[in-house]
Amino acid sequence: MRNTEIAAALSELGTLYELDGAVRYRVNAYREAARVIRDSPVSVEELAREGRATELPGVGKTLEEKILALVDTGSIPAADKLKERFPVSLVEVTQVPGIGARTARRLHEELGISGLEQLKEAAESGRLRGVRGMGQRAEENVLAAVDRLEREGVAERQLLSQVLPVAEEVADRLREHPAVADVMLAGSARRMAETCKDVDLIAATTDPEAVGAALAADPLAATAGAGGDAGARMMTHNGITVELRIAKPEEFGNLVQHFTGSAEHNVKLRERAVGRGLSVSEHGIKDTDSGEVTLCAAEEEVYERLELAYIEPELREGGAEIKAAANGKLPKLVTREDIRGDLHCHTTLSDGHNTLEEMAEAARERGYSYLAITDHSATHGFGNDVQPDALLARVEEVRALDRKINGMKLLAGTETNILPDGSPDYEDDVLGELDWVIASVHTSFRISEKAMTDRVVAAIEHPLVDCIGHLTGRMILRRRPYDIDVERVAEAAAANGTMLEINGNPNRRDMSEQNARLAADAGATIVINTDAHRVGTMENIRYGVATARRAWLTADQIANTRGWRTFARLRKRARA
DNA sequence: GCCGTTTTCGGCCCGACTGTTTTCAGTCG
Repeated sequence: MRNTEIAAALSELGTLYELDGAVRYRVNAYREAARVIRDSPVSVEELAREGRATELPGVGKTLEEKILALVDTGSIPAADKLKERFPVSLVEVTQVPGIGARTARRLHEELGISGLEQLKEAAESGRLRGVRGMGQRAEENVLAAVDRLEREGVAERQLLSQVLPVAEEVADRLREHPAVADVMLAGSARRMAETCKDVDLIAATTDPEAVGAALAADPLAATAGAGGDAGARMMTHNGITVELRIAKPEEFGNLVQHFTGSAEHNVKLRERAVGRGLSVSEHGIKDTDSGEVTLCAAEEEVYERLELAYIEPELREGGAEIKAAANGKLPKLVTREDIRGDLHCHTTLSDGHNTLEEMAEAARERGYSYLAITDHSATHGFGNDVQPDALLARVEEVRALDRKINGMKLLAGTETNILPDGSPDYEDDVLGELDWVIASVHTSFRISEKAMTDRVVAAIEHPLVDCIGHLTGRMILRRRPYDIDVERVAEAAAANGTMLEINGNPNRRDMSEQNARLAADAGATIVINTDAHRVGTMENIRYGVATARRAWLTADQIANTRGWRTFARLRKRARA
């Protein structure tokens, strides 16, 4: 059973307990455990069977038993029992914004509502108003929310790459405003999460009205709400909500810290603060005894006041980062400036939009020391396969250009398909002519986990395969990863000296941060690539680096932070 | 239900907003 399924079942059980009136700490425990399980890179089913699920933070003996029951029998007895009293569809009702478990339960008891359809009927017929705490506004809210849920499902998220450029453009413009002292991006976009719900910006100013007006007048704004002293809001023409919070310059750091989150990070931060007699909020850090409030103009001061090392935004997910910051054990994260070369890109020879020369020149302009040209291979299909003779001709072209181009090494490579039996789709004598070989799965996704793992491990063991591309084939928000045992793959990669790629395409970010962490822990060598199909998308290196940073990786753990000579020696073909 | 540089029991983050209400519970981020 997948981690996401286990997480969903525990989260549902948490809500059922909440409907039943359980203390909120118990409910929170289920939700927190669900989150940890969802993000776990290793199979929680296997962990539970080995009696090791309690190694996950937030999972104790009780939850381990429930997980075991779930994976063995397909359901949890406690949940089955609760479902006799509360219909599962009542859980959906709690997804309506503004309706929590307590309200849902009252609606169930007083109006017999057990699902969205009945909730809608009750709102339409005016029966909703008979319930204490529900009036006309609640009725309107419910009708709009149910309508939206039926149309779009649960809250929509967008890819970071759709949101981040908008956020940066608006922030840059606001920063130019004379009344603005500073603007910072906050929220999940600042943490470089895979997806975002909206854009959070914090502006330091003494003139909220003017800044709110500037946001409303931004060229990207399609609609804008009325701004106030605390903030303003607008929506762009492509449906991205921008939330602007206004801070006085002396409290700018407090607001930036607070709204960067994550919520879980802030909870853990405050729990730690309480133990030291401090109370943290967006309005400052209060000494509980004296009542004295410390304001922080800069975010760094918040962490300093709590006797913590500064925590990079990418790490603020409520995991082990606070403990690490307290013990001086935070890693020095890899940066974009550390990256010395890109080992995965395409040209017009296959499905790229720019020529070999254009891609090489773009890499040189970026200051890279090396670039690998890795067009698709003989069986890629879609009309952009590269037959062996074409590839060998391309090798000569790359070598010729490499001799001409100054200050950079061009590698003749390929992104070869891993066929269902695990072999690359060029013969060894062709692969042997190349400087660099990435092997990726592009076909036959729907095979068993064992078959897929065997297939990729076979490629890892091939002496002429240097690196595995986009390990799980996922497309964020569009296609889930294929079934593969990443632990076994990582061990094989470490044992064979085959590198594993973090693909920086923002649709992929594959390996994921969880898998990248697991691979690094297993001792595998990691490279960060863009898979660029045009000059412009070489900039996607930022998303690859972001994933590496969210995986807690240092420059040492990334092969393409090395200069060419060192990197060349790390290649498997150089070691053979 | 989890967890421990105070703890194996007794704690477990903070404030704003909303809608409905004369003082606040529920919800949200």
